[in-house]
Amino acid sequence: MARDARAAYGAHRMSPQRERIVHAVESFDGAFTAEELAQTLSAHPDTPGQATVYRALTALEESGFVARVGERDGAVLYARCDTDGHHHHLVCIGCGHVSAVSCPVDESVIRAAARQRFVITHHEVTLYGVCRSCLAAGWTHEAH
Amino acid sequence: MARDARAAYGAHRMSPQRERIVHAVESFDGAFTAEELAQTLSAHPDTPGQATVYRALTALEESGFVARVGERDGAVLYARCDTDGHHHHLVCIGCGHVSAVSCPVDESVIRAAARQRFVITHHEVTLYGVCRSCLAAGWTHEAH
DNA sequence: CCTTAAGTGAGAACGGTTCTCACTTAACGA
DNA sequence: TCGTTAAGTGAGAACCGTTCTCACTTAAGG
Repeated sequence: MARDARAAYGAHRMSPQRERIVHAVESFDGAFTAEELAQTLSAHPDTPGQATVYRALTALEESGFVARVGERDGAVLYARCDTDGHHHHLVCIGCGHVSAVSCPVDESVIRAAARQRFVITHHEVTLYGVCRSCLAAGWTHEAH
Repeated sequence: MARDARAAYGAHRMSPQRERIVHAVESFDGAFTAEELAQTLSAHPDTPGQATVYRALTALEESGFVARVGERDGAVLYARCDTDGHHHHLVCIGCGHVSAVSCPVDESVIRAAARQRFVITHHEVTLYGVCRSCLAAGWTHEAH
């Protein structure tokens, strides 16, 4: 059982299924849904069950190996997340490629909230755009 | 049929059901789910059907009368939105009260994305915190 | 090793949301 | 003020992403 796959699960247990799931996650360039992940896994024999994929994703999210980066057609979008510290994600609406960006929520916003007597506890930020490859390929919003 | 309720639907049609739905929306101080909205409406006779509530919410969202401000237990959270221009929402995790805040996504973030060859098209930002009333009432995260 | 709490899988269940379809009606133009 | 028609309504079924159940298996620590 690979060491690196073991680390992806943090305090959670490892299993042959979970190792294959980690590798499948790493095979994606960008964002993916649980269904797409299961689809990738089904190319090989002994496909992990649907429930196992969902449970593994939950474990990987808790350990910080993946992060939720939005949703598509009602399904949660996940992506490999190898950036430490507080940050957010920039998702390509063309190909799903994900990259990290620093947090734009700064002191001025905290103060503006304080003016409304709100104490901010946390926030969700996701940026969407078109990546270099998709721009080069002539990606247009209209085509999708 | 009230003029103000008519305006809430923009180009969409008005109906007695939709008028009651607008009033129900206005009866909420903060965020609510479609189910909670339907629940409020069911206090009176001739309760609009479930499908009607969902369709009205879609219409109200399109016209800008309400906005999605997050989710709770897998259900979309809506809130009355009377702020013009680009802004985001600050949701109280205690009582659901919502207020508007200016957008924290500034030039530096756009440039950081550009450095990664991303052209940002849009973004989603939601801030969560505790409002004045909930703070005064001794609201604690642990209690929820 | 041994123990045990965690993981697995097939299938059912769940729940928010959307769809279907026959019927009604708001809105607009003549 | 009609007549036309596309939009809205409602009951219930369908949809579908996700979670749960339960019997079985197994990774991990002592």
